[in-house]
Amino acid sequence: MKKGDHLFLVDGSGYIFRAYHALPPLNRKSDGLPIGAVLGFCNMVWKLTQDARNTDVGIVPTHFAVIFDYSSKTFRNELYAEYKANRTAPPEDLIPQFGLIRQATRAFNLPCIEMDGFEADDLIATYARLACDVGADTTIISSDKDLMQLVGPTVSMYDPMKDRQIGVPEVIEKWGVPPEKMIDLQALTGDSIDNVPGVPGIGPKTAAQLIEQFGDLDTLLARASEIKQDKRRQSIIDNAEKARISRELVRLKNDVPLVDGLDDFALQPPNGPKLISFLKALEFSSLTRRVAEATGAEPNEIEATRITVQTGAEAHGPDLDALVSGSLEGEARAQRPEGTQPSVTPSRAEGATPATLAKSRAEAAVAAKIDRSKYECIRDIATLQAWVAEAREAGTVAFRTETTSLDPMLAELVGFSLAIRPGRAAYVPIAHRSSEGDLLGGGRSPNQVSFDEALAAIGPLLIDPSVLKIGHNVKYDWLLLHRLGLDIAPFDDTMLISYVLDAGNGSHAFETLAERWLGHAVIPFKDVVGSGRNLVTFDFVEIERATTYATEGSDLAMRLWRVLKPRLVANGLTSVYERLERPLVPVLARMEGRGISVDRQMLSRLSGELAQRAAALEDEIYTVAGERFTIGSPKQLGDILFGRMGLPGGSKTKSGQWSTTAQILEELAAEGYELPRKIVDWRQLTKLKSTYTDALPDYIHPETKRVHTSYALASTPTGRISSSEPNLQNIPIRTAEGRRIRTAFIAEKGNKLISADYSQIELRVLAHIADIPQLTQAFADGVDIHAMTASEMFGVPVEGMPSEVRRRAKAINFGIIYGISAFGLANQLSIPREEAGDYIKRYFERFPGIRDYMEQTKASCRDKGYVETIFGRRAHYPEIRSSNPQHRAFNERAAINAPIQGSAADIIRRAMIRMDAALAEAKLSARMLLQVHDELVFEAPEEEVEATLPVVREVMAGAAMPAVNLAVPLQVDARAADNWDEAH
DNA sequence: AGGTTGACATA
DNA sequence: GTATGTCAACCTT
Repeated sequence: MKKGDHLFLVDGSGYIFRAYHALPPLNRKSDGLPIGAVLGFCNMVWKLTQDARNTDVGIVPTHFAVIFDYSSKTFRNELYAEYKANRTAPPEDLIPQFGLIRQATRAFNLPCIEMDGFEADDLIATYARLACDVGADTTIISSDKDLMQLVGPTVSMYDPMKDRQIGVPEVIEKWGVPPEKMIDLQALTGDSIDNVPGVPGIGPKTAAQLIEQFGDLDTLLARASEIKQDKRRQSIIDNAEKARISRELVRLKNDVPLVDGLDDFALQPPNGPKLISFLKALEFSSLTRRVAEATGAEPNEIEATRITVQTGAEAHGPDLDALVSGSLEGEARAQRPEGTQPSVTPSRAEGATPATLAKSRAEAAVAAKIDRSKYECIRDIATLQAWVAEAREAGTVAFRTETTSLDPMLAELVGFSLAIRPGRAAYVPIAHRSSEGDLLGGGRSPNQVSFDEALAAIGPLLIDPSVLKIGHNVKYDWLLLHRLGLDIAPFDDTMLISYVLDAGNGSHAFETLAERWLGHAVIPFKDVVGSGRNLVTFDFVEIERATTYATEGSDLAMRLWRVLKPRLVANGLTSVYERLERPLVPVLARMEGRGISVDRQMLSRLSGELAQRAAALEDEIYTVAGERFTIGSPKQLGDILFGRMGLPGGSKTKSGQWSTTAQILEELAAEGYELPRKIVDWRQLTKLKSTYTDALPDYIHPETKRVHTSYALASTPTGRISSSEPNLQNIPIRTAEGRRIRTAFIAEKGNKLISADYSQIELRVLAHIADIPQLTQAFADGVDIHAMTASEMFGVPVEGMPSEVRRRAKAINFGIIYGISAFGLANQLSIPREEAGDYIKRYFERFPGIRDYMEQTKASCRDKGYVETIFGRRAHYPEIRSSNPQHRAFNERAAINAPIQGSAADIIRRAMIRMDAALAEAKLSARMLLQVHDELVFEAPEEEVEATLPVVREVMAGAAMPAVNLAVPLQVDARAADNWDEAH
C-alpha cells in the first residue's frame, strides 16, 4: 500500500446488528432461513466495491477488508470485569446470519478479518493507523460512535444506511467535540450497552460542555472543584476513577499484532460465477441479476452453492458470533479469503473475464442469424400474461413502444414489443386501426388486446424492481409511460451504454448500432410508415407488418445489450454509466414533461413589430442597392455587395462564394458603407422573428399549454446534452432586442422562475485540471478572473484597467478553453495573426501549466484515442491521428476542450440528478424545467422562493463532491423573477 | 421531398 | 479557437 491508496474497512459485526434492526425481516423463500441482514450486507458491499462513485464516499477503494469481532472476551475484561457484562444474547433469527455474513464476505473475494482477544474496533484502529503511516486514506464503513475517535485528516467514516460520510465536521456537529476528544467525552458519558460506567449524571451535552471548558479529561478531573453546579461537581469528584477506567475501555488499541498486512487487502475484481453461486443459494434474485450484468456472467448456467448453517456446539470458537460461523461447503474456515478460484466455472464459450466475455459476445452476435419468422404476435390477454410471467422469470426483458408520434408528449400508444432472449420476441398490438372500407379510417382492427388490459398486464412488469427493462433511448418510452402513470424501473439503455463507451465514435442510433455490432440492417422505419404523401401514423400500419418491425426492434435491442453491457464492464465505465448517464433519464423526462409557460400574446405582438421593422429595412435596402433581390440569400447578397457595388471584398466561403458574415458586414459598416449595417440589422430582426417569435408558439402543447423541449443525451462527444424542437438552449440574451423574447418565458400564476447558473465553471475546471496556482488562488479570492489574467499578462494593475485590455484577456481565456490558435484569436479580436501569436506566447510564459496540460492532453489522446473528464467520461477523437494538418489541428483543439467542457457538463449532470431529492428533502415543491449547459431554470411557488434558492445553490455548488474535490470553489448565482430575462 | 450551405442564436 | 440546433435559400433527386 502506498500514498494515494484508499482503504475501506467495514465494521462487519457492527453492520450486521444495525442492518438486522433497520431492515425489514426477510426469509429465504425455500426454507425460511432468515437472511435480511445478509442481504443488506451484500447490497452494501456490492455497492461499495463495484461503483464507489455511487455512494457519498465517492471514492473507489484500492484496498478493502471486512472486520469482525471474534470473541466477547478481550483485554478489556481484564481492565474491568463488568465490561459488556450486561450484553444480551442476539435474537434467534440473527444468529444464523453471523456465519452467512462471513461466507458472503468470502464469496465477494474480500478479506475476512478477526482476532481472538481483540474487538473489531481495535483491528480497525490498527489498520487505519498503518494506512495513515504509509500516506494512504481510510474510510471506515460504520456509524458507531466508538470509532469516531479515529476520524482525522486521512480517516473518515461512512454510514452505509444513510449514505452519508462522517468527517471531522460531522463528528463535531453530532457530539460537540472534535474526534480526538471523543475518548474523553465517552469516558464521561459511559455506555450502557457496553457497560462502560462513565460518570453518573453526565450525558453527551454536559460532557461536551465540560471538555470545551477544561480542554481535556485530566484537566477536568484535576480542577473539578471549580465546577459551579453542586451535584455535577460532586459526581465528577466521586467518580473520577470510573472516568479514568472508562477512558481506557473506550480508547481503541491501534497496535494489535496482526496476521494480515495491508497489502493483503488489495481489492480484487469480483469473481462473477463464485459470487453468483453464493447469491443464488440465498435466493437474492435482484442482486444476482445486477452482479450478473456487471460481471457478464450467465446466472442460468451457474449452480447455487450448497450452504450449511452451523448453529451448535460443533462449531468452533467460544462465543456466539463465532458459534454461528457457517462455512461454504467443502471449504475450510479460513482467516483469509480463498484465492480467486471459482467454485463453479462458467460453461460454454462465455469468457471468464469481462474483456473476453465482451469479445466472445461480440463475435457470437455477428455470427447469429436473425429469423423474423419466429416472431410472435400476441392477440389475447392470456398469451400476454404468459409472456409477462416468462419475462419475470428471466429477470431481463427488452421492451419498446410503438406510437403515433416521434414526440413522446404527443404520442399515443399503438402497441409494444418484448424480447426475453435473442430470438424469443413478440409484438402486442393494442390500438391498430384499419382504413379499409371506411373513408374516415377510424375502424379498430380486430383481435387486439384492449388498451386497459394490456397496460394492466405489462405495467407491473415495467415497475418490477427485480426485472431489468432494456430499451434504446429509454427516455422516450419513459416519458410516454409516465404520462400513463407508469415509471419504468429499473432499466438499461443501449443508446446510453453505447454513448458511454463510444462518445465521438459515430452515431448511437439504433440502426447504426445494429449494423455495427450485429451486422444486421434493420427494417427502415420509412418502409413501414411510408413517406411524403403516403406517410401514415403507426396505428394505420398493418398488424403483420408492424409485428415484424416492432418485434425485430426488441430482439435487436436485447442482442445489442448482450454485446454492449459486458464492454461497459471490460472498459471500467460502469460507474460513468450508472452515475452520470442512466439516472439522468427520469430527470430529463420529467423536465420535458413539465414544459415551460410561454406568453403567446407577447410573442405575437413582438412578431408583428419585427415584421414591420424588417419590411421598412427591406425598402431602404432595395433603395440603397438600386434593385430588388432576396436579402436572405447570401449568394445574391454577396454578388451585389462585392460584385456589382464593388465593396472591398473580404474572404470567400469554401464553396467559392463571397462571405457575408456579420463580422465582415460590421467591418464594412465601420468604414462608412451604408448597406452592410442595414443588412446586419435586417438579419437580426428576421432571425428573431423566424426562429423565435414565429416558431415558438407552434410548440405550445394543445393540452398543457406549455412548451416541451426534447433533450438529447447522446448527441455530443463531450457529455453536454442538447435541446431541440424547440431548442431552448439558444434563446437570445446578448442584445436588448433578443432579450425581449426571453421575457415571454414566464412562471405560472402564483409562481416565480428561478435561474441558477455556474459562474465561470469552465475556467474553474481548467484551473483544477491543469492545476494552475494563480488561477486557483484567484478563484479562491473571488477576484475578476479576466482582469487578473490581463494584469498578469500585460503588467497592468487591475485598478483602473482599460476595458479594452480586459476584453482581450477575456478573449484569450475563452480561447484557451477552446484549444486556442493564433488564427482564431486574431479573428475574434480583429487583430493581425502575429499579434495574436504574441499574446498566446506571453500567456504560456505566464501560465506554463496550461501549455503542459494541452501538450499532455494531445499526446494522451493520440496514444489512447480518447480523452477523459474528471469523472472518467470518455470522449473519442480518433481523427487526431489524421495526416491532414488542418483536420488534425481541429481534433487537437477539440481534444483539449473536451475534458473542460465535459467535466463542467458532468458537474451539472450530478447536480440535476441530486436536485429533486434535495428539494423533496427540504419539503420544497420547486420543479426543474430547463438546463442550459451551466444554468438550471426552476419554477417555484412564490412563498417558497426564498427557501428554494439556497437549496439550489448548495446542490449545484457541491455537485462535484465527493467524487472529486475541486481545487477551486464553484460559484452559483441564483435569482427569481416573473420571467426568464429578469431571473437570469 | 430531402439534403446541403451559410448564417446566427446559445453556453 | 469548443459544443450545439434552426432557419431560408438553394440544389439534387
